[in-house]
Amino acid sequence: MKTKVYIVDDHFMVIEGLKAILQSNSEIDLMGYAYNAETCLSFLKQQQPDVILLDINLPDVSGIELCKEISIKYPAIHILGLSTFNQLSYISKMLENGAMGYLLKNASKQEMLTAINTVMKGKKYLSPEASETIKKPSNKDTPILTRRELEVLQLIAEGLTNAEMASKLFVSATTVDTHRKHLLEKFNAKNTAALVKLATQMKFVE
Amino acid sequence: MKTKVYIVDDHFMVIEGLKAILQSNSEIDLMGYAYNAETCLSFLKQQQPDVILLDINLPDVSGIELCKEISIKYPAIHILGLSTFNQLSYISKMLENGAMGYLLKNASKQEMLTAINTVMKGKKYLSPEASETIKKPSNKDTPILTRRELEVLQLIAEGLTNAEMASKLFVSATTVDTHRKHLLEKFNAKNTAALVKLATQMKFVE
DNA sequence: TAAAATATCCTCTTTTTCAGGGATTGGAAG
DNA sequence: CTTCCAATCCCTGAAAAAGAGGATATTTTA
Repeated sequence: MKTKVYIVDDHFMVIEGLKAILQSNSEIDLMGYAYNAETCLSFLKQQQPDVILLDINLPDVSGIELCKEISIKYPAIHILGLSTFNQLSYISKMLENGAMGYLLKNASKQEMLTAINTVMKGKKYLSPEASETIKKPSNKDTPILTRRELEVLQLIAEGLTNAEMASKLFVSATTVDTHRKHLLEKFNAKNTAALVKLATQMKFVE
Repeated sequence: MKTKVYIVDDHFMVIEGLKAILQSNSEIDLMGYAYNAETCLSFLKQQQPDVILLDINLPDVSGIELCKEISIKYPAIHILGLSTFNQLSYISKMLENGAMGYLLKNASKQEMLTAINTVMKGKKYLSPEASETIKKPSNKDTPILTRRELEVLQLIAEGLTNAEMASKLFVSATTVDTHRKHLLEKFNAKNTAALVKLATQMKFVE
């Protein structure tokens, strides 16, 4: 029984590369491909592959959302995330949203086949080169903020000073300062710059 | 006479895609490919292609630097930059450094061949989808930083003070302060907090 | 070669943040 | 009912950054 594979990626070159790689393997039946989420979803209404190779960046919907949708509607499909090295931060999001593993776009042919086989067995496949890097953000504990702290944090990131925040939030500047201190403590940040970096990475600000 | 083409890209899948596309065309002689700048440069010592398809992101040297080096050492070679949509800001740098054009990685087969033929005639080829975007002022919001500015920016985001950066970079604190001012100007940021938010979002810091 | 960009260094003033404290109120959880 | 937490407010002094002027030397580029 061949493994039915479907590709979702908006880069023509990547699609062609994957086609060339996968079609040369007798174990794999490449069902088709999509350049965007919409095409993918209408295809899935007709047929379901065993494995979907899913890029993170898509023109219409983010790959993360599509991942979620697919894994809810079609739990039998195994999703393998595709990413480049500098998109590593998004991969953990995909794993939370039902992906069974991920591959880097510089993966070798052998790695690709291993990944497909692994997820077909119901196991997770994590690209070895990146799986360490990805563990780091997961263990860095995201602090629990109060409503007010989050507000202040976002205004800090906007570039407001304590006085400006104070008038905006109708409190005194010292209050804002206190929230600020608590934020520095909770994030274990040395100063505002480090705080904002962490907060932005942890998606507290957008 | 066939057009001799060489590929430089660190993504296996993209290489395979390009191979599949280019090898199916009788006008093109695919000489080989490299995953990094070093391999590329040693290949060029032996033979020179007519056209190089050159990715912006390489593991060892940035594609922009490699572009410069190639166009100085081998002025006869026509360089076509390869990029994804979110790397548009770097494309103009490549054009300044000797590239004859650029292609997006979601380009069609036809577009690729057109691009190769165009640069072979000595004309510039700019991907139509992106050439507008690159001209628009909306793109100017990602500032171009100098080496030193980027260094300082990243250290700021780490939470270092001017004095700390000064000793780390072996310059005086006032120098660091000047770089800092330039960063605030270039990002049009009101203060460090706003700067770090923008820089983190724009992936200047990891 | 002249102009622009880059990197370096300087002073001075004002504003903002950081790091210690401490205190009151209201509400939720035990 | 008491204890904990969130949100509010205040003080002081030191440290850091912002803002506004400069200057100089070296590359790079047009």
